[in-house]
This record gives sequence, structure tokens and C-alpha cells, in this order.
Amino acid sequence: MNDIVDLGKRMENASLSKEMAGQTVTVAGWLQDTRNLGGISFLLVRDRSGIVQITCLKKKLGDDAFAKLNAVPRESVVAVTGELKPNQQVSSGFEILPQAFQVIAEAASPLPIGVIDKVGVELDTRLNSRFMDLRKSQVLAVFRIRELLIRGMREYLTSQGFMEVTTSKIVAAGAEGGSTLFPIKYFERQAYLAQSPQLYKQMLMGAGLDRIYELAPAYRAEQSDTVRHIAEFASLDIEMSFIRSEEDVMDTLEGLMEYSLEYVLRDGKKYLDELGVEVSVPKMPFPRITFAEAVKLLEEAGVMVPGDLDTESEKKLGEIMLVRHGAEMYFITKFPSELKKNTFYAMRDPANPELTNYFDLDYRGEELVSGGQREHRIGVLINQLEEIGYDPKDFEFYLQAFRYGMPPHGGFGLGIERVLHMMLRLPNIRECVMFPRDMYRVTP
RNA sequence: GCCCCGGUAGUGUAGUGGCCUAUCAUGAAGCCCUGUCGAGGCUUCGACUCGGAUUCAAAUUCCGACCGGGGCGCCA
Repeated sequence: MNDIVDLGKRMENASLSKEMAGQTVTVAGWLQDTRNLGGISFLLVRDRSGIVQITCLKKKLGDDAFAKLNAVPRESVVAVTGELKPNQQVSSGFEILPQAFQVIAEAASPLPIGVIDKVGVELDTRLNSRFMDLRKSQVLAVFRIRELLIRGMREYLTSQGFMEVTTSKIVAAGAEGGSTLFPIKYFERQAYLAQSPQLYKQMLMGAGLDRIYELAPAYRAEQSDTVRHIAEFASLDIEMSFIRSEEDVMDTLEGLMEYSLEYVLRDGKKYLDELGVEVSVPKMPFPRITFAEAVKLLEEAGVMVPGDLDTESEKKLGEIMLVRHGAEMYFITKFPSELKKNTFYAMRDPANPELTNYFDLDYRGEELVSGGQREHRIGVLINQLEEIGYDPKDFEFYLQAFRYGMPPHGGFGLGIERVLHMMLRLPNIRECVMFPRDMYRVTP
């Protein structure tokens, strides 16, 4: 048996089929399992697309070659050239009879975690060996879906005239106060990792870009140790000009969610099945209830709301909305100004200054999106900055954009992982990030 | 930041003062087996997080450190 394989001829496993009977094919991947029955053995070779079976006959290969093939450790990288032969006895309908077999990179033993072992592995252990964890197709499926979700979102926003931009993640000031900023040393100065592109998105409205979006990491130094918080997350931020009110922003968001979930359902069925989750596309229009109505609904259900919605009431509201409206996604609108006072750029309701033109979008009781209409009148904006004790001088780079013609505008920030977390019903949001960062984890 | 809980082979676990030379599964090593697809059978290997304390005796109790899990607050 030849022990050199030409990788130039390599095909992905999923591209093979029993219709290619008799052809000589080359595959390469990780040796998932060896089932040696004595006179015949089956080697399962996996790549990202699927698994093929290499069938080895002792009588045909000779004792030495047969023994050598069956001694390769699991998870080694191997390449095989052989004849593709249809066979009813194989679940895929075909197998490969090897003519050349090369061990490209032998795997050490024992493996840090098993790829196909029939025992559970804790998330923390999995994350410590994430490269190995990602070899599991169910784990990979999450990221296939993530990719589809993002692609669907980009496609929708492009179709609606949004331009994709990239703003700096190194900033001098945050949009939401200093305690959640990661300080960094920037040459000889103090700077921070951006917690949100908020100020830049608005400045681009002043630049006349009209409709923009950015998909980029956001950094939060919050001391939040929960299954729905990470220190670095993918944030989809959009901003749009010439809106009449926050309702226009909500319309865009609704369309975005419907389109991207439908996209996932259409192209990602295989991956959803692999994860065993049923996803339904939310029906438009999504219910829109005011903050005050939400509080009232909760109190009727016997849940007391302590000022702002806490975790318990958020979850309960998710149940109520599902029962009452059959809605998994819903807006909570008109947040009280009192609760948004740190959001100095939020526009207050012209009809009632006790309220803002700000909303959340929740998905089964978890907050996905926060957004609203921004304050574009510089005088009001400066007042709101001063109200919470900020010095407008520190925001001069931002305020400047409001002095020379700023259109009415609004937008939102959406947590990509939050969508995946709820959509795939994963126990922990960390599963939606390949290499998550939280309060305690910086590696791998 | 606050409250509660935990740390046993590579992985997941049983064991709450002496019955532990520590259970089971998975895995690894070896042998048998020509149709496996969670292959099967037999044999072997491999662990009490670290430091201190209590006790005749500690995986088991206490203290500290480190690491992890759940919840809350805050948020995307």
C-alpha cells in the first residue's frame, strides 16, 4: 500500500456519493474511530462536512498494512486514496477501499476530551480544549447557524439601503459611564475598549450617511457572572436618519429579525436538526407594549416590579406574552426617563418628558436589543449630559457633529449571542462564542 | 459586587470519619472476532486540587488559597 497521498486531489467528504461508483477518490480528515473486527476493519474519517467509511480487508491489504492502519490513534489527521464502492451495508450507502493511506499528523493520547465518547463533558472543560470541542458536529452546528444568522442580517440591511461601516474599538470616552470600560494603555495615554459604537454611529448621521450598520465586538467590564453575559460580544448596531419616531426604527428591527430567522430556517435546517431545536419565525407585527403596560401585566400576574424590570419579571413577562399573544418576540416601549437617565443621548417623549422614545426587544424573556430615537438637538443633549454630571467638554468631539446640521435619527444595538442563546435554547451564552471572554476567562 | 453550592483516573461520576488496596461508565493498552455504524467479548492501566489544622484514624470534619457551578444586581 502506498503511504503518500496527493492532497491536491482531496475532496470534501460530503461531496462524495454512491453515484461515483468505481471512481478513485481522495479524502482527508480526522480519524474519528476504528472498528477492527479481526479480518475486516472500518475507519471513520471526518472532515467539517461529514464522515466517510474506509473499509479495510486483511486478506486484501496483507497483515502488516492491515495492522498499521488499525493502530493509528483516534483524531489523527489522515489522508486516503481509494476506490469508491457502493454498499448497502454502510449507512452512507458507500465505502472507500484504500489504495494509499497517509498519516499526516498523529494525535497524542489521551485526548483532552473525547470527540465521540459517550460521556458528558462540562462546558468549562470543553472551553479549555475548544479546538477539540469544535470537532464535534453539534458544536460546529452552532457556529454554522451563527454564520447564517449574520449573513441573513447583512443581506436584509443591505436590501434596506444600510451601509456597513467600521468604527474604532479604541476610545477616549464611553457612552454609558466609566465603570464598565476596560482601560488600556494607548501609547502614553489612557484609553478604553469601546463598549458600544453609539457615539460614532451618531456622528455618522451628522456626516450624512443616512443609514449605517456595524457588526463588531463590544467590550463590557461589567461584573456580571451569569449565563447571559460575556465581556466581549458581537454587537449589531444600526443607525438611521430622518425617522419620524422610534416606531420607524422598530419597523426596521422587526423586518431584520423576521428575515434573518427565516434565512436560518431555510438554509440551516440541517444544523437545527442536529441540535434538536425547533425555531419559529416570529410573526409581524411584533406586539408593542409600553413599559407601564408591562408593569401592569406583571402586577396582575402577581409579580411586583421594583422600579425597573428585574430578571424575574423579565422572564415572567416572556411567559405572559407567549400565552396572551403567542409571541416569542415583543417590544417594550416608552421606558421611563428615570430609568434611562444615564442614556443621555435618549430622546424624551415630546408628549411626556417622564418617558423616553426608547424600547427593548425581548425574546422569550431575555433582552435582545435596546434602542430608540436619539436626541438630535444639541441644546437638549447638553442639558441631558449635565443632568447626570457629565462635563460636555469631555464629549466635544461628539457634540461637534450636532452643531452643523444633525438630522433626527435613531437606532439600536443587538446582541448576536443573545439571539443565538435564546433561538437555540442553549444553557449558556458562552456556547455561542468560539473563544468566549468572561470575568474569569482570557484563554484560550 | 452580594448570596448559596461544589472540586475523586484523560472525560463524566459513586462514595459525608474506620467497611477505600476508592464505585461505575467512557477512554487507553493488549488479546479474540470478515460487515461495524453508540460494534461485541475477555484482561490490564489510570484519580481523592493545593497548604495548614482536628483525630488513634480524613476523599469524608474545620481554616485558608486556587479553580469551578447556580442565583441576584447590571446589561446586549
